[in-house]
Amino acid sequence: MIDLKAARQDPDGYRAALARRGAAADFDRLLAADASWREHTEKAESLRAEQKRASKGKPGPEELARLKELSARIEIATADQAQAAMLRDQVLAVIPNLPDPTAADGMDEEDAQVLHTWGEPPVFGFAPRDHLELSSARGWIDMARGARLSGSRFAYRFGDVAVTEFALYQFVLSKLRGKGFMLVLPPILVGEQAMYGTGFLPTEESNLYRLEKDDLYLTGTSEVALAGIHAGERLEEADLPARYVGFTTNFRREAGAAGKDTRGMFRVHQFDKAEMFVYCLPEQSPEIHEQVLSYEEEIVQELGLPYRVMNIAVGDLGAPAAKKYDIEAWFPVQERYREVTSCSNTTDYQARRLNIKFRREGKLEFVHTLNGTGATARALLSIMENFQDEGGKVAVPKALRPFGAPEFIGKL
RNA sequence: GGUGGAGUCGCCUAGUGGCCGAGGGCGCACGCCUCGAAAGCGUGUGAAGAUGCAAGUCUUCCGUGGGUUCAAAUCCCACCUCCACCGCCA
Repeated sequence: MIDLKAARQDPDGYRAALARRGAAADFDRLLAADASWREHTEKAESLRAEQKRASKGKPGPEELARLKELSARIEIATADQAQAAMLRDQVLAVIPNLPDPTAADGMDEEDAQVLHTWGEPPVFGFAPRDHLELSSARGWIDMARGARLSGSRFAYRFGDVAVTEFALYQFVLSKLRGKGFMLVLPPILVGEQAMYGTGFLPTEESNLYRLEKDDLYLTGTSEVALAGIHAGERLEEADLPARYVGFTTNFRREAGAAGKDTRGMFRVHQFDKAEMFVYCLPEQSPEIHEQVLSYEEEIVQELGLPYRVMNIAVGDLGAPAAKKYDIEAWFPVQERYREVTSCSNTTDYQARRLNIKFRREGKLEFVHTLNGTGATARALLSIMENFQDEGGKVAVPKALRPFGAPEFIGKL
């Protein structure tokens, strides 16, 4: 959430910043709800103070009558205050983070700004096949069986594809551990508080799988559980930055993506991911954001994938993000760059909701948090499609060999 | 899943209706003592919010949420977590 106290001090600055991402009207509703809450708070508190002053001993009969009447008024005032607080919190919950001034302008995907490109898309002397076609001869990726089992957008991966995918994760986890990230295998079922705290609720509710019976959510990214590591905690300044890399299976309903990327396992309901998460001092987060991006680039470069780096437009950011970089790798059959990694600086937005602070010179401050993709299977799909030959054989990047990947995937 | 016990301010603990937002110890900070340190002695030491330029004033928080009462850490109910034992499963 945003800093309400700071927003009151500088309403015009906040409104202008939030207007960039189309949230000015919500912000005005917030200020109105906040004003009402403060009014009711003042009233209720002064009544309670009166009661407290009077409750120091056994009252006489006429005193008792007066106190009963006061108690009734407090009940009403408290209910009003609670109602006003609920209204304010409802609005506050949907206010997105303040965008970073250097985040790209614009409201949607097309407004993202290309920062730079790396590598050259391959030129084929034949019609390249996509990952599904490349794997079909041996049934390495099987969407039909996935659909029979679980419905659309579920994939089986077999044999060399599965082995190579595993090698990809091992490669990434190993590399990131070398950069000071602690490996974590976290829970993937989480309570509502964790979803709210990371900013997936209330705005992303339609994209979440929920277990009604147990009141738990399946996470769409390990970010949720990694942010939960220090929820409600007080960290020491010396503990920061704290870097974690998680590996989990992730679940997304992909509501609103009907008919989009329906072929193969490009966009599926269940996928695996290595994810970076960093807790740091407020002044460190812009620099660490660049650093996380550089690790992502290092990974994609070692895989040899042609890519470009995008500065995502403010209107296209998730609610918690102040700024986001996507790496888009080349997909020859689609003939375009597609997202393979994404890293966001969420500044203190999640820390406020999750109540994560650190102590500095005796004072408590909110930490900043960042998250970024290590790798998902999408990188593997790009590998398959970029490094295929006319016979449908895929040359696996050398970087993955030490982690058990075969030299080639495909018809042999 | 069942039975029993427990959850208080960084840690340990006192506290069974009003003088308790809460005492003690440890830890920590500062001071005295000391050549310096330890020990000892003294003082201080939770968080969130409203208001205010500030000093301050006020409110809330004793696992969580409800309830009883003029008044709740304290009484009642539900839930959560932890511990022990039993059952079941890997």
